[in-house]
Amino acid sequence: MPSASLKCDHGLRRQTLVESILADVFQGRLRAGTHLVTRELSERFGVSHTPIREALITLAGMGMVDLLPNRGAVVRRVSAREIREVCQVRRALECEATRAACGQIDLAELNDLADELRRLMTRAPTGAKFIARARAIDSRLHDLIADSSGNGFLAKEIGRLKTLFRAFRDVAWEHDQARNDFHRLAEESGEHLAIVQALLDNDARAASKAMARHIRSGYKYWSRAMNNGKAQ
Amino acid sequence: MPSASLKCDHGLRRQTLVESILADVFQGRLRAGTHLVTRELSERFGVSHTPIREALITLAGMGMVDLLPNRGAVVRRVSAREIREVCQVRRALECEATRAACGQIDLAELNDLADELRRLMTRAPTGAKFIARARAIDSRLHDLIADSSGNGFLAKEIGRLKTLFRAFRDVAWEHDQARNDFHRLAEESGEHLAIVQALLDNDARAASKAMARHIRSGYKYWSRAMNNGKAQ
DNA sequence: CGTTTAACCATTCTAGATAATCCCCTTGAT
DNA sequence: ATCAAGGGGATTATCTAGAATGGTTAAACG
Repeated sequence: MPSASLKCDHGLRRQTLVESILADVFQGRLRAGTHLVTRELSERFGVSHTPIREALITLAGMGMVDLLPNRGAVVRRVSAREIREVCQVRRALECEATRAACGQIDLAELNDLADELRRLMTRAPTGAKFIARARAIDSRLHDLIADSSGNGFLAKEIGRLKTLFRAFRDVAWEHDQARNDFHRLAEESGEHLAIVQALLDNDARAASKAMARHIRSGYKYWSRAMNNGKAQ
Repeated sequence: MPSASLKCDHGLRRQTLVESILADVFQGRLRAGTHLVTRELSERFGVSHTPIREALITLAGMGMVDLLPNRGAVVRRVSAREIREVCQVRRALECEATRAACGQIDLAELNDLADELRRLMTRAPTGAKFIARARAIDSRLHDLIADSSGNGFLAKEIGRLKTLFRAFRDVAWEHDQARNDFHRLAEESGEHLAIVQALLDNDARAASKAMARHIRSGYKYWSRAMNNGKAQ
């Protein structure tokens, strides 16, 4: 009877471990280049090294860490180039999803999103609530499009890239919170509306182009902010 | 001192294990739906269960097996629908790579490929040598395009999808070797030549379209053969 | 000062303990 | 008599723990 003390005996499964480590990366406790030492992590999370190792293998599969043979795992140090590359792939897939979703997507949902967007755009872009709402709409729209593409695999890949991009961006930015830029969020809303409008018009070509513009402009904003601010 | 007997002590690393298990799937020793029991595999490969488990986690990350919590891994039973979905994603990415490669790709290489293709197409499409050459050219062209896209991440993703598609197709076909169809191989050469030609003309739009046609027609051929033959 | 070697540290593997799932058989009720 | 529900045994995934391998560093010796 080793442990009546540890309630979390098997409460922590691999999935949870992966998410915990990911959260550490997102929140800046683990920065790019950090060497992930299994014993440290196992102590931190109260499990032995094997499940930790398994989580690291999963993360390596996701492309979040590099797994060097006999040298362990390090949080990937991503270059601006790589982020651009991920963005390009993401754009290709999101555009494909948009094209495919056109004509199949739920119009009621779309109209609802359009209303939300218009309401959001009439308000002054300030406050935490504005950020939350803008983020929620962004997430809802992208998810709706991916799910309406009729291609589950495509949707899964897009989700994967979203996580990857977010992680890479946060790592590169060293978790600067200044990215809550109201101007950019307002700009995004306009781009979102263009996508929704094109989808409502059942115009696959226009929708795909609007999506491409949206992702490109998001990348460009990020890229510029990165160079102006703490250049790496 | 437990084992002077085992020479292969640490000769088998995870990468090798993954490849060995993948080879078993490719060659039909492990069919779709097969439950992968860690102890069996550990005996087969002469290592303990932990490295096997790690290999299975890697394979799950690749999408080759499903990892059910507390139930272990099964070789994914893929539906025709899923193969179509993978194909669609692959098409989107290969087209993106083609567009990006246009103008950057090495023209000498391209000309060489065009020559090879023309030579291949003058011959009668028969014999093992023909198959080998057609396959080699296919591989060379796709790799050249991916590598010339200037996007390493994209190239990696394309490679991943290629493996995935091949595995899925082989599993679905139950490893029927009859897919060495000379008519299809000849047809493919024509499609390849169209891609090469468009790239030589520096016409990104045409090249991308030719690539889309190529992948679509490959899928359609596969799909038809699947329905005619051993329908599932 | 360069080379070699020894010791330390982290990864990776082996092995055994633990817990969860599944299957079959029994048991009780309708 | 039949079927549903529950329990026990076997099987297997998952975790813990510790041994061995390999890489790295630093000190000692030439």
